[in-house]
Amino acid sequence: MTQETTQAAGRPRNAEASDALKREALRLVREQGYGVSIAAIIKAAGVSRQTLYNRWSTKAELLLDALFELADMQVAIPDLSQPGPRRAVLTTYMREVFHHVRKDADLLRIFISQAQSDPAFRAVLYDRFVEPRDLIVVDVLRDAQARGEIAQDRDPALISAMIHGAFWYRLLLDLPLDDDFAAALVEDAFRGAA
Amino acid sequence: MTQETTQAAGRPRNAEASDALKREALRLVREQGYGVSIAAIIKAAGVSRQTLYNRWSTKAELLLDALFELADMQVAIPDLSQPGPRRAVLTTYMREVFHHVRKDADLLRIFISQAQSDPAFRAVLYDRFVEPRDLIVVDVLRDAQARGEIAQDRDPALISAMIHGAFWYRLLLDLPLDDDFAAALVEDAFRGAA
DNA sequence: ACAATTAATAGACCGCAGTCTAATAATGAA
DNA sequence: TTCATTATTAGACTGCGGTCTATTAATTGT
Repeated sequence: MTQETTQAAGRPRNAEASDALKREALRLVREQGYGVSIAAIIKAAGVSRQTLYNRWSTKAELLLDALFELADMQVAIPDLSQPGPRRAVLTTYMREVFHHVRKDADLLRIFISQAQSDPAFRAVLYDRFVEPRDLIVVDVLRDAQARGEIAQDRDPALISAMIHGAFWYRLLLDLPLDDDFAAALVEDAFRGAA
Repeated sequence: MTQETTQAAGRPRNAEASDALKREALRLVREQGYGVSIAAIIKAAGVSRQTLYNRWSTKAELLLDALFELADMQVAIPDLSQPGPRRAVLTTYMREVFHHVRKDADLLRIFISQAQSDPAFRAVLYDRFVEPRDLIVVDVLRDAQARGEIAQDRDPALISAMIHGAFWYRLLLDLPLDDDFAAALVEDAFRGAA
């Protein structure tokens, strides 16, 4: 048991090839847009076509991995053990999400686009991007309910869908996702007496 | 002045070719999905490739025209001169929108998808689909505000973005768009005292 | 009749993502 | 050492949307 993971038979994968592919793919897409060709990516990474397709089944899956690994996509999960109004917590969270998204908004739009004609990719995107963020917002909203900040009879999952939906709607229509919009969204979601 | 519109010089366009293209394109896409090839569409329509591209610049634009002309995409605009709560009016409207969308949900998802890599198509989709529906909802919400059904300090455009956003969010995630969801959406949008 | 103009046709062509093939390279096991 | 196994490589190949070319057809104006 000297190797980190159980060593399979045969020639091992070249980890540097994986790193180079992710790095060069993300760099080229940021520089030239998603239209950059696979040929250009493998040339920049110095590997063959098959080496890419041994690791990822589509360009979109390569870029999704690249973005999650090389861009700091992960936003800090709100700490609900701390005191203070949950409305402020959610505003801060959504502002951070928008902030991170703004840097690679084009790529995120392309991911949602690709998911529409590739069910496998839709599932991956859902598991890695959509559901985690949805669960975080639902948790904050439930806590807000417990604290009496929003009415008991409302459905946190529905509110989360409206917040994330408005986020996607503006993203896909190429409209700005700024701090004011995040605040307005949360304000409206928390509006009214508990 | 015997012709309906001013007759340009040269050979006139064959209107039947346009009709056949829209009809066969929509039929084939409904039967086989958007992946159906241009070659199959022009063969079914009995025209040449160039005849299609003389009329539409992409497959998506052909299908958008086809859907708007051949599927009854237009939902009745709510009559705000009638009495009665605007909440019910909006619920009915959103249910009708969902009902129409359900028949060609795959195609609508593809339109949003294509709009992400084709700015010209995004503009067309926005003008013909997004903005008209947005304006209708904003009008109903403004009327609801005037009638005291929702608070004066809320922003109808934001509420519409949350409603349509949640609609798109569920559409793009391939989750059901049913009557219950329409009602829940409108109920939450109208919640709280005016 | 004839010229000018625009449409329609068949089919070649381009660049693309993704697949496939055949040869070679690197590893563990026997 | 040899074998089995998996990775890598170069490059051919497929099917696609969309473009381009050359030829022919239909219309208006003179």
